[in-house]
Amino acid sequence: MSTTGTRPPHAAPRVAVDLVILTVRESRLQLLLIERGKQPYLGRPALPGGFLRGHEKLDDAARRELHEETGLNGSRLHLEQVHAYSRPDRDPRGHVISVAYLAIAPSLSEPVAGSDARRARWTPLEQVTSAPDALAFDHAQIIADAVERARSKLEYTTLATAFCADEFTISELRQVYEVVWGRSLDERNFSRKIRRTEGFVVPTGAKRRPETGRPATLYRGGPAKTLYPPVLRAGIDGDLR
Amino acid sequence: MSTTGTRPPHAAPRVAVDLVILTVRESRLQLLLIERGKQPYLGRPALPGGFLRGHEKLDDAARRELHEETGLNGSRLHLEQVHAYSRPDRDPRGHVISVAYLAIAPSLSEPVAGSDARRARWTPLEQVTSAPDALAFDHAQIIADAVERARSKLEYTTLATAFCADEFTISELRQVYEVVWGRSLDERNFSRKIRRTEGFVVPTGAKRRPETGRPATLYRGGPAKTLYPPVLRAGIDGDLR
DNA sequence: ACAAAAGTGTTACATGTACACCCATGT
DNA sequence: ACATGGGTGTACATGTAACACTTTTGT
Repeated sequence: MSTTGTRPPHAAPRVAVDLVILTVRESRLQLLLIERGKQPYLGRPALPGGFLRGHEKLDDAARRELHEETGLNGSRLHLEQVHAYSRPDRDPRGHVISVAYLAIAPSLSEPVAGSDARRARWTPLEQVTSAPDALAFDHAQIIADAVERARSKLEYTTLATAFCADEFTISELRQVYEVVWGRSLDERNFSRKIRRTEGFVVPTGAKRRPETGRPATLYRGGPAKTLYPPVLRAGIDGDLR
Repeated sequence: MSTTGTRPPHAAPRVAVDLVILTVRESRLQLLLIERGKQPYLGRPALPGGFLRGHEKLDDAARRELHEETGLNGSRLHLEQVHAYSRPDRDPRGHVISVAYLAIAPSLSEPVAGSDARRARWTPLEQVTSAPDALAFDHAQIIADAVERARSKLEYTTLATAFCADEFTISELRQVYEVVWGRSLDERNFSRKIRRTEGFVVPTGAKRRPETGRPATLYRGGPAKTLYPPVLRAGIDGDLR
């Protein structure tokens, strides 16, 4: 294969988007990886993504790739731009600038279906951090940056509700924080704090009955987008676990 | 002029960088604007910036444009990527994706000199917010996003020291917060808080004598990059002023 | 002595942390 | 009655807000 080094030295860069799609499954933070079906990095795990088409906006390209490569419906998921990566040697085919997006999927999202999605699968984040060199391109770095963005936004925004189904309990919301941050939180203080933060969650009136124990109030995400006071992860509350 | 609409519909987008260079001058938050020397938007105020060259990294292009268009030495300024703008109609010449950078210059920075910089001048932010349509392209939006990034980062990072000269007093640092946030802070509480946050500032041992009054201890920026606890702007302390 | 700016002490209040205890349900 | 998970009360530590007061300088 001689696809490298054949472009003129000052060719205009091509522009792509890559997606870091996070969810909480089986009490672990997981992300959607595909197996590359062509060179370079054939067969290696990589982020879903692709080149910008025509006069498309980056946001539109991200939603299109989300649907094409994973079968997930982008219009219902949280999706935000994170960073543009531009090292000239990051893609052996030539200069490719990749704009990374962070997407958050609720836990119930199915393992994925869709046209180009046969090779897509949920992967625990830990697997990526313990063997970052297994990934194609600079995708390990992109993942690290996007995950840090998500961790940070849990502090001062209502992003955590995007990890939950339409209706959820405070306990489920707390588990999102615990899994994303990798530390335990006191359920009782957490519960009070969330419910006292105006607009974070609104009760639906219904209850969910656990297998055993008192039924929990069900909530939906409220109108608030930012949190004051923030939920800070730097506290001394729970231990790492 | 018929520079618009002449490109084939699916031409690859071009990539540019734009710079939002902030400083505190005359007790106001100001940014560096240039006057456009060619179409489109000839003669209109705009952000310094330009197209990516060859196999250049975005960060390198931002530093290069910073120097070429403003004469400022990019290697000594805080410079960070903020967001990529990609609306296909944002530039009448065709599809141009612009990656915005936020730069912070210390107050002492001279009005600017340099090759291509004759038209560059410091402009109070207020002038932009009160007449956003005067600016070329979507630059008013880019400025709004970058300024919000700066305001937000003062809360939980040590970015404020980037607005100060090498040595500064706590009062000068407080004025940075006040000017950027547009609200007053209690000097006495602020001073204690800054000095108690380990690594934010370190005393140089020298003092600065004001025209009248007690000399102030001089500090340099310390090793810390993030602040815990943060300096939150949402408090009820000072009034707007 | 006085003005001006830097810096300390003190008090009231808000929020965070830890944990004992009570509530609602299934078995 | 008991186990299990949801939820409340409360004491203490930490941080914020407001402001009286002291310190150090120049005139």
